[in-house]
Amino acid sequence: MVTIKKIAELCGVSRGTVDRVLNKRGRVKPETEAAVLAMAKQLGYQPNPAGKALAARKHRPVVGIVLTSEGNPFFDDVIKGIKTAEERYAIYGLQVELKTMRGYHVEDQLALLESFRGTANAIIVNPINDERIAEALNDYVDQGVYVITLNTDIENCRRNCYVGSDYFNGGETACALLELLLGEQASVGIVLGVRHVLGHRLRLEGFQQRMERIPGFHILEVIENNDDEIYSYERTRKMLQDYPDMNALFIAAGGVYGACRAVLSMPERKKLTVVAFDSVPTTVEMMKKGVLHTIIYQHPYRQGHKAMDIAFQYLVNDIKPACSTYILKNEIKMLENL
Amino acid sequence: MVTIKKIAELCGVSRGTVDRVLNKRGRVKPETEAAVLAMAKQLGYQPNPAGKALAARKHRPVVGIVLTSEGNPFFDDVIKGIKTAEERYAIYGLQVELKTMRGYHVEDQLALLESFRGTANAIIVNPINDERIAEALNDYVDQGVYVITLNTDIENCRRNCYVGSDYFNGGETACALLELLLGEQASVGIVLGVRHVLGHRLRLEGFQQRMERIPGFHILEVIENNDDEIYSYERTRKMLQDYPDMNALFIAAGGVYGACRAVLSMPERKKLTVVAFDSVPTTVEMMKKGVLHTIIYQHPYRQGHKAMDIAFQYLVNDIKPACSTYILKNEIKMLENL
DNA sequence: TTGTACGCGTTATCAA
DNA sequence: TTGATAACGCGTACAA
Repeated sequence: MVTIKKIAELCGVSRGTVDRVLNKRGRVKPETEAAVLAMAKQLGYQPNPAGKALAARKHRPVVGIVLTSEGNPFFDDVIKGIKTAEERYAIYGLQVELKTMRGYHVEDQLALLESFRGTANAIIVNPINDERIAEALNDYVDQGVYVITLNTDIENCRRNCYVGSDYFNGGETACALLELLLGEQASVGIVLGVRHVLGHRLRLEGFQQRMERIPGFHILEVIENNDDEIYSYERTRKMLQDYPDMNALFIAAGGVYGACRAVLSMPERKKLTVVAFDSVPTTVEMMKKGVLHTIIYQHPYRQGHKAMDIAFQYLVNDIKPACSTYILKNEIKMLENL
Repeated sequence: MVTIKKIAELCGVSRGTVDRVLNKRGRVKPETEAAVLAMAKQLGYQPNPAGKALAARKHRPVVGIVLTSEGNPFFDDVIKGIKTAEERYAIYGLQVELKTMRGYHVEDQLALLESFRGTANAIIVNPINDERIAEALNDYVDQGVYVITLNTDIENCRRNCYVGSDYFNGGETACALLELLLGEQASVGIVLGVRHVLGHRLRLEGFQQRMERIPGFHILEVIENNDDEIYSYERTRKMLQDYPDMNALFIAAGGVYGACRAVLSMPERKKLTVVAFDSVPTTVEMMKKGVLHTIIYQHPYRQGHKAMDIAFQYLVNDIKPACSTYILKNEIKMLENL
């Protein structure tokens, strides 16, 4: 086991000097610095997290979290993952401050992000894909705050790490699943949430690209529900009325409950095959009623837990993640394996 | 933050005394013991893992691992999960000794298990479901060695923890999946591995129970392939010849490649719907050839990682897991979301 | 029965 | 530019 002490002995200097070299604190003669660095490299020195954690206990680093989770039950499990990790890491002095918001208003999210100025050592956020948010996050990065985007990523931003799912692949998977269930012929209606959410757009693109391989598939209409259950209900209902031959419904975002209720309200449309995302309670209810049999699952719990784990490793152990993106797989679930 | 030192000060005793109380080392006056315990409880004392880890570095605890992984590519990812965790925890002094074996011979596994006598502080094993194995593991438990069963559990054993999948549910899921793909009519052929592997038996039972809800489903035959690809090929072929009207094949264990090759060898049986477990390379190859479109996935990487994490938490931080079983979900995968 | 003192590896402070 | 020393929380050998 190679420690600072050992390096110090072998180099004939004190531990303090080695520490100054390894942590680039300056005030070291270039020659000794070179010697220490060489020795550290040769021995493959790795700082001991336990020692670091112990010494760092005075710091009590703060993780500031901003989630657009209010009224969105998808995030319930994300938050459970965060809470579990918070408990596990609390003993290392890690502090967590979770702030939630409703909807996707840039101003609101900016305000919450700014409220962490000066206090947070790391930020975890599911960002709205907006320039001003990107700027704010870049600011944090420039000030040495570690920024993790969670569940959805943001364009033109130098965030340190993304934890979430692959939305494009989610769309591909949904299309392939419909092909599996319906064979080579399908007339598809698509329900989107809000178009400016990056992930939802990507799902649509993934779906469309995968569809190119199936000549018998075509899209009848794409509607938006603004992530609102009532709109979702009304507009889906109208779409179903407009296209009596529709035999597949792809719900690419929230509003699953409203859309499914629309299907339920038209009992004659029994043979419609529905694919949606996430196993929130209302969706499970619709599965039990037989409106849809399969959903695509994004591992919400693990998303929350992993983001916290990365923050912990960075803040407490000074270990950067191996990759800058942690993509959790899209899984297919039925009632049986929820 | 509540530490031993703080408790000592508040109780007016020394840190050594508090330590003796909390770690039940005896040699403490009952009254002071009570006082210390009360204070610890009141303040909600939790030992600091960093301190523990640091102090425990002299111990260098050993995790002994026995896997029936040779010739079984399913375990490749399990071992990856183990290795990744090994690297992460090496710095805490955790040592890992992995021993692998081929096949399911009780004697072989017993020998490997016994080879850890006296050296291992924890054992991770995918046990053969046999009395003598159970006894050996019970012995270890009695001697204070922490025993974790991995991937498959064992009956009549006091192992501390199980990490793996729910095999019964795997069978249910497979059946439900066939129902989804085929509708309400199916004539099913079933391929088993070896009957005395607990998990494989459970999968069959789960499949059968789920099938009771589908009157149009019936099982034509159940064959065993001894986890051997060649047997799997020959016997599956024979079964296909014997039952020309078979339209579903449920491969409940290993030998997926052989069974799929049997299907491939009879091009006239194109409409056969196949469901199998695990995404090993040969199975993926068969998926690409279109022999089967869906598999059920058991999170092999996470199984290995989680088992190591539990061993780490116990040996280094003295934290017992919250549950005695960690069940990873059965997931449904297609080529698109592998 | 109890207290003291040291070591684990790292960081921070102070003195030289 | 460097070295010595104390602190973090825990475990333990040893002294009282």
